[in-house]
Amino acid sequence: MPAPDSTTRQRLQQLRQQLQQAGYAYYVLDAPTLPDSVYDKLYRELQDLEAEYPELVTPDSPTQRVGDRPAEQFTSWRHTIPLYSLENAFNAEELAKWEERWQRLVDPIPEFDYVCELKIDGSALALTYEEGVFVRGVTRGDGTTGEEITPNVRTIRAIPLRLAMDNPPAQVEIRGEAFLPIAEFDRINQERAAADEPPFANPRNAAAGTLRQLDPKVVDRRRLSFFAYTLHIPSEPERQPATQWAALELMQQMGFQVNPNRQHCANLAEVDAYFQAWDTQRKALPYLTDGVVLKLNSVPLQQQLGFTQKFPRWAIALKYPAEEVPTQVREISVNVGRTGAVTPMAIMAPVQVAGTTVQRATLHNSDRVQELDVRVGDTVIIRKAGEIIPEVVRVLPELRSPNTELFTMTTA
DNA sequence: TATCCACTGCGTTTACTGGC
DNA sequence: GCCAGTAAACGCAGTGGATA
Repeated sequence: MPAPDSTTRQRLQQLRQQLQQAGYAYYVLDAPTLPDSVYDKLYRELQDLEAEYPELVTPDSPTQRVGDRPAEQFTSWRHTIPLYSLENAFNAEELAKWEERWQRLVDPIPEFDYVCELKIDGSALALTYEEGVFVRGVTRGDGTTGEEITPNVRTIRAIPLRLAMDNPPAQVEIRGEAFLPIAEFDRINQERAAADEPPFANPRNAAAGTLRQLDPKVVDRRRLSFFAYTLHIPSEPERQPATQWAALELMQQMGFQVNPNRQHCANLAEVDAYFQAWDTQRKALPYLTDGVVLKLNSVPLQQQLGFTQKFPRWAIALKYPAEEVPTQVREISVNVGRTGAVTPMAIMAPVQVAGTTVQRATLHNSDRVQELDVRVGDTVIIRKAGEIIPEVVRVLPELRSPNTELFTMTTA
């Protein structure tokens, strides 16, 4: 086989660039620049050239998104900067307390503003780029150590394999949320129904499960998407944007999809207005969102405030109220844990809440049982805290039968 | 007051086991 | 070898008790 000449090398580079730009326009901007037939023709030309000259295949080539072989298992990867979750607030009062808390830690209180972003319901990912090329994708895990799922992350078209910038930093870490768009979730479930497979319960869990697939081809077929929201440039801190707003804009320039529904807010009143407005509008979005993320815009101020053991002090999630559903308590059982801890549990008539079937909820302890005054046969209101954890909110005593008995815990 | 740890339920995937 | 069933692990968020 003849060695590739400079014309071939140039053509390869040109094809990659054209396909990368077309992919960015299609998957990130949602504004296609090439007809499908033209994209397919260019893609096949690239495939043919790479087959002829395999030594010229690069890891950022659009042909390299889907690996040939399934992984045998995932390996653990320690985050260089912990990937924290956020503290939650459920009302204006809790938000005001959070603001008071961070303001107590700085003296004098500097001028500040907030950036509000929609909280996407998916799975957090940390992406590493070296010299502008994607090299690693890791899940949140316990915040310190996650699972390295690079081959799966490569299949997500909204994640560029090469940063769209000249002179990229030696190392860049992008954090964001991988999620399953609602239309994709519906399409997958239609296919599963046709194949006589059980449907997925909700987009969030389907996305989390998809990312843990060993075979990237399966991940590729499920068309996950991604919104970037955090940028770290550890190798060149002087290039780190001074504000969260500028970081979002820089990530967009780098080729990432950044949620367009963000807003500057000067104070908590403006935050509340943004939160209320999106409570209605979010139902029309093509993806799930369960709240609003509020961040201090100034990165130096963020660095000054730092982190608690669990959360950043400079950001908080303001959550929308969970869906509340009535059901009936069939039984109250008592579980004994590994350590001997005794936990009462409400067993209820199965009911759909926030996309899953719920029939059990912890009652935590005897004080909580007494406080709720929950009895077998009662109609109760349940919800899923954080869209995940089933919780008995209150009893409806007006619907109680006259012959119910007070429940008392016995620990034999 | 802040933090750590154990424990909770559900959905999902993977690994394993047993039966045919 | 294939299939069905089950266990284990993970991710997620919240509570409560213990401890610093």
